[in-house]
Amino acid sequence: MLTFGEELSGTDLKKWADWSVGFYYWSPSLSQVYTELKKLETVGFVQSREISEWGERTRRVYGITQSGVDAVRIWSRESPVEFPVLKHSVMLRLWMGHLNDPDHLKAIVCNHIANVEEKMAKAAQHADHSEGEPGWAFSKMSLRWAARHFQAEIDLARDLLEEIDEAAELFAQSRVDELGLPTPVDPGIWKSVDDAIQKPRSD
Amino acid sequence: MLTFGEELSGTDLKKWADWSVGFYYWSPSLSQVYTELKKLETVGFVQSREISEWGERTRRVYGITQSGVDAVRIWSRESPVEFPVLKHSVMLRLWMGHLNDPDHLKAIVCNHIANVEEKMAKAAQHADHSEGEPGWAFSKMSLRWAARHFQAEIDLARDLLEEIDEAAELFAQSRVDELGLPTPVDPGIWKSVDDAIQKPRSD
DNA sequence: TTCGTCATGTAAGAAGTTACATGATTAA
DNA sequence: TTAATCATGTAACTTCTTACATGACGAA
Repeated sequence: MLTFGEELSGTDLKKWADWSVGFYYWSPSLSQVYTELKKLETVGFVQSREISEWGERTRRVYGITQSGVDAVRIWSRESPVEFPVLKHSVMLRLWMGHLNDPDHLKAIVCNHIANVEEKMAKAAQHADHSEGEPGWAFSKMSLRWAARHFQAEIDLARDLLEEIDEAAELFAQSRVDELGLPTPVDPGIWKSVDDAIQKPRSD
Repeated sequence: MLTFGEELSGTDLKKWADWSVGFYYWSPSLSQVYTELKKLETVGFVQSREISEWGERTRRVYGITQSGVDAVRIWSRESPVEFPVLKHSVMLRLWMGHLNDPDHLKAIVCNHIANVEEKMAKAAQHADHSEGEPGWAFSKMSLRWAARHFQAEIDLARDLLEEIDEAAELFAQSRVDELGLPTPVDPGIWKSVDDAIQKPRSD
């Protein structure tokens, strides 16, 4: 983010990450931002100074150095591009749909759609917001990608709503559910399970 | 996976994970599979026995217990459904596209498309493969979702191919690249950087 | 007998989080 | 003065991976 030329503080960087790279990659915790900045400074990729403007509390801002710019350039070109990592909790629930009832599954999907719509609106809004800033051209392109990606996600989720009943009916014909009827549930059980799992470790 | 009713060994579970949940969630390393199985057995959610069939080496297979079934059921219904986690390295590269040249960026995207096509074919193939097994109805639904998801990913990537040049042209009008020209690259630098970063830690 | 390899298992470490600590400024 | 809050920073812990260890069987 510093290669865009501005000097930024830890908090700035976290905020920027939240509404740019956070949509399609991930956004680090604030504590990690500070940790990494410190590391980057010890190897000379960034340089910091304290500024105290009138009426503001003092902040430490970081700027990238020439060797820092060289390093990201090299990283961008030479480091292997991994296949995208996806951990889709909604699909995980649907995959084990035979352990749940169809209405609950559909509720999960509906809720998911609402969440994604919200994210999509934000991404689109941020993309528009950077209108006319040639320096943000790639950033804007990525945000538009994110908005389209979220739209595709919504379309796929809508399809699922219809398929859930279908799958549930099919499943009902199988003999897998010999394993147990839908049991009434004590939500407290997982706490005790975690305890039980933890205990053997500390022995 | 054990709720499908079969007794499975560690290796079995890893293989199953690779071609089911691995497409839309993630697949654990083999070592973690064994670690978790051990934990699950100490709390009574699974039960194991050694089997040695003629001509095969002995393996330890795990079956789920009633309390195990209850526990996943509860987990499936009660545990909060997180927003999908995405770490899209390709988009990360494009976001910092100003540090690279457009042709290289397009090559990254083309390569990505090829990778996704391969994955999509596998997911579709596995979905077809479980044809006519009502017990796998939800698993199959998820695999079909994955195939469609990958197709959408491909469509979005193709759009990007055109937008890259556009963004690069726009960016060229900005003054951000005062920071440095495209520098020739020594791929070895990252090794030494990692060393430099590691050292302060061990002091 | 030796070698390769498969199934299982362990130990060390990478990458990141949450929860907490600190100092300094603003508001009551 | 006290309380709230912001910017910064640290420590402990979680989760997962890679790399290594072990024991058993089959093949040469």
